[in-house]
Amino acid sequence: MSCPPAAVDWASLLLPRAPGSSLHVVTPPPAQQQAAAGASEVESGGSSAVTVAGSSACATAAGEGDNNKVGKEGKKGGGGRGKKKASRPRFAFQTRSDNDVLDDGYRWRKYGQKAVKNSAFPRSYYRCTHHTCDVKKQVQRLAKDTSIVVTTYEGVHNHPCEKLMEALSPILKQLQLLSQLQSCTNQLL
DNA sequence: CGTATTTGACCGGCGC
DNA sequence: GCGCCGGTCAAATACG
Repeated sequence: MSCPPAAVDWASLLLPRAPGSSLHVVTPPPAQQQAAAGASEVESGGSSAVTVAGSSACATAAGEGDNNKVGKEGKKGGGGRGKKKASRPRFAFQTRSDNDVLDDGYRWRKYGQKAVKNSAFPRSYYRCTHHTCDVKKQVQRLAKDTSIVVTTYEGVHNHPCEKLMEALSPILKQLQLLSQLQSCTNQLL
């Protein structure tokens, strides 16, 4: 697509605060968030289930208002074709962005789009284009707040991310320099 | 020309 | 047992 990818500022996601970042981890209002719970409640895939819903109300965001959706969650991800039913770690988070697809450093190929019942907006299904990696993610926009995009990752990448490494290399260099400097300082002291 | 996206159809599980 | 719903496939299409 022609739309410029919105680079995810991972540092801003990891750090407490990120000045000047165009993307923020959504901070939901203190009110109940059942509408958003569809992707917030993530079944433990046997490994880990993380919900990132902002700095404060991550716990309340897990409220599930529609049991139907949870039921579907329970079934294996095989779906249409008999694929691997092994449940994998899943992890969902919400971001506020104009762009549905976040450039997280990996390359994704869209393989489906479906309209879900809870949301007036369609849910998009993506898959990592690496042959050795079948990580999937689904992106859905909240009907309640169209500026919020819920991204659900399924599985973990088993290959390095060039973009991420490229972005991280200067930081790593600085870290190396700092550590060397620190060791030198310690020796002097 | 090669690759990514779109879109309709199909499949399988769960609820009733 | 049937229908609903979500997830995936694959052919067609668009784009660089």
